Formats: sequence, C-alpha cells, structure tokens
Amino acid sequence: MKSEKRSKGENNFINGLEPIVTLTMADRVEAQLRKYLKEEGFKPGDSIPKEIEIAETLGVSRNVVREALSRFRMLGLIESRKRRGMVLARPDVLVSLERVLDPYILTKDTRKELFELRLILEMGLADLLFVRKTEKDYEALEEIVDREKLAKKTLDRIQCDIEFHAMLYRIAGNNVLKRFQKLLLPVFQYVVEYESKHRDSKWPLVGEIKHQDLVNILKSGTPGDFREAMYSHLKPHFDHV
Amino acid sequence: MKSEKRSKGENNFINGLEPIVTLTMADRVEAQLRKYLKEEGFKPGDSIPKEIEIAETLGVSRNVVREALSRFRMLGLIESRKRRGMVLARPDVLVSLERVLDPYILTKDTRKELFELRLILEMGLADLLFVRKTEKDYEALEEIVDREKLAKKTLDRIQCDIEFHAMLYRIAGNNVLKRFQKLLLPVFQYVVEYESKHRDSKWPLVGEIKHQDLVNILKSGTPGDFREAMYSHLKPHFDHV
DNA sequence: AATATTTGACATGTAGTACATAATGGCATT
DNA sequence: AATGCCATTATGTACTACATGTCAAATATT
Repeated sequence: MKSEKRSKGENNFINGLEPIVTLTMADRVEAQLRKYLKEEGFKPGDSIPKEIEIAETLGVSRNVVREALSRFRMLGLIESRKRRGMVLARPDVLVSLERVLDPYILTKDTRKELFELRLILEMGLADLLFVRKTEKDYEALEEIVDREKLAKKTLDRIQCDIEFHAMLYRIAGNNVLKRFQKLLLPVFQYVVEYESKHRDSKWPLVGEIKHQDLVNILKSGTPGDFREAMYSHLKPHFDHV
Repeated sequence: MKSEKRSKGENNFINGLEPIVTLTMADRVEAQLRKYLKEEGFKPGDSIPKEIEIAETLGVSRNVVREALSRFRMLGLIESRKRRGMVLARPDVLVSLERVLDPYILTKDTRKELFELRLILEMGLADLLFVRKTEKDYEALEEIVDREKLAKKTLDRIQCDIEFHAMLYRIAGNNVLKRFQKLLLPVFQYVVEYESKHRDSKWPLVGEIKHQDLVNILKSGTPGDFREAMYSHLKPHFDHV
C-alpha cells in the first residue's frame, strides 16, 4: 500500500505504462496476515501464531513480522503479552483516525470535504436529538447560551460556539459520533480560521437563527423545525459550498 | 498507546495508585517522533532524519525506530526511498479506518452507533444534494429504480437498494463522504442482516416513501421536502433506535 | 493433602551486526 | 548532450543474542 505517486506531473506521457509496485516485505506480511486472520475466522480473544512461526512459515525474518505486527498493535487489532503470545483485540474505530487527522498535513480539498461532512452531520442530527434529549440537556444548553451572551472577547464567543455544538453531539447520545466530532474539531477550526482570513468575515459566522432559537425549537418544536432552523443557522457556511 | 486494561475489576482498591504504564519502546518512539514532527512544523515533502540518527539520538536500537516508522508508513504519513531517506507525505484520511472497520471484530455497540451514523449522514445529505445534482443524476437514479422494480430475487432488490443510496452519496459530490460510506457499507449490511434474523422482518426495510418518490422530490421538490421524505423512508430504521 | 514457593521454559521486547538493494550524483565515454 | 559506469549511502532484510515477564510444573512448607 505504498503510494507510488510520481514526483512531477511528467508521467503518463507513455500511456499504459504503470510504475512497478514494489511492496516491502512488511507490507506483504501485513496483507497476508490480515487475509489469514480474516479467512480463518479469528475473533477477538483468539490467540494468533507466534512471531517465529509466522516468520518461518512465510519465509521472512522475524524482524519483518514484527514490523507488521507493530502496525496491528498500534491500531489495537492485537495485544501481546510476554510468554502468552498475541491475541486479537477489539480495535477502537477512531484511534486510527486520530493519528492522521491533522489539518496541517491534509490537502485543502480534504479539509473542505471534512468541513462539509460537519455540515451534513449537524443537519442529520435532528431526529436523534429529539429521541434522546432530556430536561437536563436544556439546562446545559441554556447555560452555554447565557455565557455566550455575556462573552466580550471574540475568543470566548468562539469557545461558547464550539461548546454549544459539541453539546448537541453529546445529546445525540452516540459515542462514536461525539468522538468523531471531537477529532474533526481542529479541522473545522482550521478551515474557519482560514476562510475568515481570506474574506475578513466576522466570527462566529452564524445565520439568522441563533443558538437561543435552536434551544427553543429543541424544547417545543419538531425535528423538521429543528432541521430548518439548523440550516438557517449554518447557512453562511453552506453558502461557501 | 497500549491498552492497559486490568484483567479483573480488582484495581483501585488502593486509591490514588495508578498502574504504571509500561509502553514498549516502539510506542514511545512513535509518540516522540510524532511530537517532534509536529513541534518542528514539518510539512508534507520535508525529509526527516535518518533512521540511525533517530535511533542514536533517542538511545534505542534501529530496530525499534523501524517499528515506529513502519506504523507511519502504513498510515501514509511518510514515504521512504532507499538512499533518499524518508519524507513526510499526505496521508489519506480513510486508509486508517479501512484497516479497522470490520463488522466482525467491532462490538455490538459500535456497530449500532455506526449504523446510526448512517442514518444521520443520509438525513443530512439533502442540502448538498440539491446544490450538486444534475440532469444526468436523475437518469442514473431512475435506472436503478427501474431495475429494482423488475428485480425478482430479494438479493437483487437489496443490491439495487444499496446502489440507490450509494448513488445519493455520489451525487453529493463529496469524495471523503462517498468513500466513508463505502467503508461503512459492510457494517450496515451486517447490522441489517443481524436485525432481520432477530425480527424476521422483510427486506429491504423501507417506509412509506419509496425510492421513486425520493427521485421525484429531488427533481422538483425542496431540500426540506427531501429531508422529510428521507425520514419516512428510513423510519423503520429510526424506530429501532 | 493442600497450599505456598521456587524454578525453568518460553514468547515477546530490545540491541547489535551484517549484508542486500536501489537511488543518487559525479565521472568518463560516446 | 546523452549515455553508461561507479562509488556512495540510506533503507530493507536477515540473523544472533540477551532481557523481561509470565505461565506451569516441580519443589518445599504447612
């Protein structure tokens, strides 16, 4: 899975000539092992063959096997204990994303698409919110809104804005989603900052509908109302799209 | 980041005594390197120190360094060429997820949450769809709907259902989102299959609104209409929530 | 005999050496 | 100027050795 991107745009002047892929042993062992574990139906808790056995079976050095296993360990696919060998584990879906979601190394396109993803998520949140919301959630939201109203510095208002939206995700009661949002946050901030620099728009960037309105609708409106309101709220961002 | 879960619930009988974390060298080198690269502001294209230098600086064996680098290589964070050394690359956000999103090793909870994520995504898709849709997209959707109407076998209908929804993601014109959906697909299928076994409900599971209706609304309705329709369409799934 | 302790075997973790491989840049040849 | 050759060098792979912690059997203790 090594990316074989050419350095310049000078390729494909000879059409139909693909660069030869030269996977390292570690890459191939990783693929082989993944295939093996899948096909043999290994499940979390099962222990897998020892390093040496793998190495000998595949005809590679133990070193190479360890590089592949090291990758699995990082992803949480396996856990290894001395003497005990290694057992398959349940990886956390998001730890892998965690290691890659750095706004500074993403392409502009990817950042843009991830930002769109945020808009999609927040628009789609409505129904889950209405299913899971409780009285306490109103209080938490109101508290944030109050703080926002009192905030003088722009930075404080931004902070409240972030907290408000984060709270919505929390109310939705979906842990993966909440953590996903947390991971995406730096990307959002980067994009917004970047945008605001290039358009000197004021910030936070909100439409006609304010946070207070959203809370009110959440209290006594319908999911449909909320979706419309959220769209208005996010409209300035949608307009960039 | 080795998971340090205790075997039993027998810890914290002495409060304030945290178990000593015993990270492997590879883990620590990985963390150190990540920190180093971030703090020094390395960007894609920059070349990073040689393995030996890293090993000597950190006072560990080259082997350990290579295990850490192997992880970065897998994630696409770096690319290495002989003689040239190693350069930072732009990782693809989703390759990491790709390696972990196997429905069989996820917990039931996670599968459920990922399924909810799907519902959220599809509900939130509406606005982007209306911005990006073209005449050609209608044709593609109609073609799938037609095929679905003619399909006799359940399996074929399921296939059409999948294609229809996949096409919606495609129309939204967000590449990351489309690929994300593709990655999640096996999880959805697993969940639906699992559910249908435990409730012997018929399948595909759709509400009052059929695919044909969605296409019509996409053609001549509003994003608001579409959201309502999509909710009706997915209602049986929402009801599980 | 039942329990506590010691001991040895074993799998992973780390270190170190050696060599293979391929890309680079310079030099020589045409 | 283009090609071919060669020394250099960083990564890729292999192998050996030992450290570390853990399981299990053997031993000692009650």
